[in-house]
Amino acid sequence: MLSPVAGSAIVVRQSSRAPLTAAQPSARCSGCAMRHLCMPQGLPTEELPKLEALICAARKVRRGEALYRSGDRFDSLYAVRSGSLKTLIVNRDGREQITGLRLAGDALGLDGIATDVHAFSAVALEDSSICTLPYAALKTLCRESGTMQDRLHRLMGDQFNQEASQMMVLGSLTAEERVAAFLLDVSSRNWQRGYSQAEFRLRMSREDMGSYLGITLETVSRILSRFQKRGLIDAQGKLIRICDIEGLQTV
Amino acid sequence: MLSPVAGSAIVVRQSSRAPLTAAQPSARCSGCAMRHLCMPQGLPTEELPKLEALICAARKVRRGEALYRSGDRFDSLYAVRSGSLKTLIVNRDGREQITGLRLAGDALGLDGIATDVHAFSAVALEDSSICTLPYAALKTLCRESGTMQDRLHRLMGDQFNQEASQMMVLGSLTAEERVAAFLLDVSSRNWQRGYSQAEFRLRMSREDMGSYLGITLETVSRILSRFQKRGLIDAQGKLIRICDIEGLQTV
DNA sequence: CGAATAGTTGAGGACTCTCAATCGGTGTGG
DNA sequence: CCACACCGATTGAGAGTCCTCAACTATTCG
Repeated sequence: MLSPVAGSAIVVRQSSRAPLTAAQPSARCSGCAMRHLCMPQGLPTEELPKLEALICAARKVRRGEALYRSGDRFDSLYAVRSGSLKTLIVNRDGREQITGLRLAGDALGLDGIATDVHAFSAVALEDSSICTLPYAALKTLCRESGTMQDRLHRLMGDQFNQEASQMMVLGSLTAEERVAAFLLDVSSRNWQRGYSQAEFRLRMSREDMGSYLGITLETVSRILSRFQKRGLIDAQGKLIRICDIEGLQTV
Repeated sequence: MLSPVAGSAIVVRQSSRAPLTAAQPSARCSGCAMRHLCMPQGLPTEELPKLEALICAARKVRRGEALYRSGDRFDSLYAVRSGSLKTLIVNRDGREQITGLRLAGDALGLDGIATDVHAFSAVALEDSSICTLPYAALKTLCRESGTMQDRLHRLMGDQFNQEASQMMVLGSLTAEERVAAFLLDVSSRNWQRGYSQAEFRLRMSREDMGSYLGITLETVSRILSRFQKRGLIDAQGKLIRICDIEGLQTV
């Protein structure tokens, strides 16, 4: 159980364990996010300037604000430079369902590719900084460079697999297993970013977590308390410390 | 409720209502599947021969056989020419979860793009015929043609949105709503293919349906019976007739 | 500092699951 | 051609998980 189908980190992979310190000096994409797509490593050097020139513009989004909304016209992909966002769908009767949590380094906006209109909304969970990648320019670049093309494809594929993994969570795990899987996922993604895997500030509310996991906020809360009593975690509001990773992994 | 985030048909779209008759004479892709990607419409004519030459080779898969398995090396995308398949993931403890149903015209294999290894398995629900699209050739073609590039991207985006829609189903609908949503989805996809939206043969077992919908096979069966008593459907094993679409839509 | 929001905990009930028996088709062999 | 076995589907009864409603506490932000 608790089996993500594939590694859950979307963009950041084997590459880095180097800490992404809070202060990223440049407003460019150099230190940012979406390494696979955005970063020079492995790119023929002549393509570097193109990438730099065309692609990454920074943008700030404040806590609670939307980077884009469901129904907005799609014209750019995004990468989280710092901060975090949630993606969500609003269904007909107005209820919203969280579809994902995007941390620094994650890509955002793929939900608009199919129809040129965003299917999700993306809302900042804290003040965040976002790289913008104009999709048209990106496509052009991908036509010129097979490396870039590959990266974009992999990026899309990763998102696809990550969603599949979440389908698995929603389709076959109990509430406890879902919460455990979620904590482990965040922990692992934190670790891949060079932060602590044991302790992190989870800026989603209990309600958001519940919505993401297909359970109610009360159940989330109860389960966190239960985990705490069992010594698996130490949660104080949004600050979560994982005390027993293996314990969490075995439900 | 019952709100797919985007149209659920992946490849086949506004284009066709023309019946895709059972006998497709050519072994090529002309009548097949994956129109957006595969078919000539809108493509500069000089690219047509390339596409025909490079891309579509047909292949048969018999009921119960796997087109590919989780863990297999990824090198091609596929399009269902005729028949139907289910995609599934096997998690650590050996349980499998159905992740999708692919009908004629649907694309298949995207689950391998991220890692060069298939995350899903694809198993035929009936004897089926499959177009193979070597991924390397496809990439080359997409670098030469913006139209092809766009189509491939949209194809991937569609799959992404379809999964998101399923996450929504799994995350926020009751068992009855899930079954109704599933029937309506299949009905609509059938209709888009030029077949009846009211009557179709659903080749998944109750167990498969349950797995796909995150409920047990018994619950699926009970709910189908309930729907039948209410006059919403008329189900005889795998043959399903929808009597009251609007009724199904309102739960 | 205080109002509003977020989180915790409890009790009762609803929904879905589990276990089990039965029914029904399909294919095989006598 | 029929009997039987086998697999899938149906239906029932009881149990368990999770939800709903509600009260209360803690935290956050103006």
